[in-house]
Amino acid sequence: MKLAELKAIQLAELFSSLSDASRIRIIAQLMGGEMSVRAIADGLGMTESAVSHQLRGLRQMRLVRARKSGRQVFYSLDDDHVARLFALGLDHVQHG
Amino acid sequence: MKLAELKAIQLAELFSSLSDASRIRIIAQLMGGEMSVRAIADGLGMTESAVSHQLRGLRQMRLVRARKSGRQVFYSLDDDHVARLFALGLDHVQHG
DNA sequence: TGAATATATGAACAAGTATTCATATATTAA
DNA sequence: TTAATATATGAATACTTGTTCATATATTCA
Repeated sequence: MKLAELKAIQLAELFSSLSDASRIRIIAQLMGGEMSVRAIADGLGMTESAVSHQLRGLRQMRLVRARKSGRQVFYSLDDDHVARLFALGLDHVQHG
Repeated sequence: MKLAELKAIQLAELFSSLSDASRIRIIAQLMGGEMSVRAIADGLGMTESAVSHQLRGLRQMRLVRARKSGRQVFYSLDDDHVARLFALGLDHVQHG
């Protein structure tokens, strides 16, 4: 298969978004529905700042979506590609 | 979803294997069937050394498989998880 | 055996990245 | 307006990573 360099870079960036354990855990949490930044941070024992920085990257790659309500921002998975990538990846690591 | 830290790390490592444009291009080439290290390197304009280093990581994550024949080593995708992850990722970047 | 070829690997350097800390913005309540 | 709360962001630092270069291992051929 011949792959345009641009596509290769975009794909790499997408997978790069999933290449960190903190982000994976954030995504795993969001599988259960939307959560505020603080709730995510509390659930994972991370600072809000660290979570916010990570969410920014996930947002830019359209893996999560933000919904503002009052002074809170609720994050959720953007579409089912994310959950499917996650499930497929889990499948791969479970049984080699 | 609650995810064991070990699984999170394993998942992150898996996606990390796919988080580089060179590795993505290597995998894209292997979609067409097995290839020697030199053939991959020539096809991508990379040095054999760089390709070999990358293949090592892909091998460790069981994304590619090596078959030795004479003094050449032919690489191929390890199982269809790889192609499916690839296709799903491509799908995501194509139409947001 | 020795020369040539194919791949692998260790070390080193450059470039990228995750976290922390301090600060900024935005919203609500008093 | 002021204080408090929720999130975002810039800078700095520590850590990781991809490539190159030199060298090593393995295989074939003469």
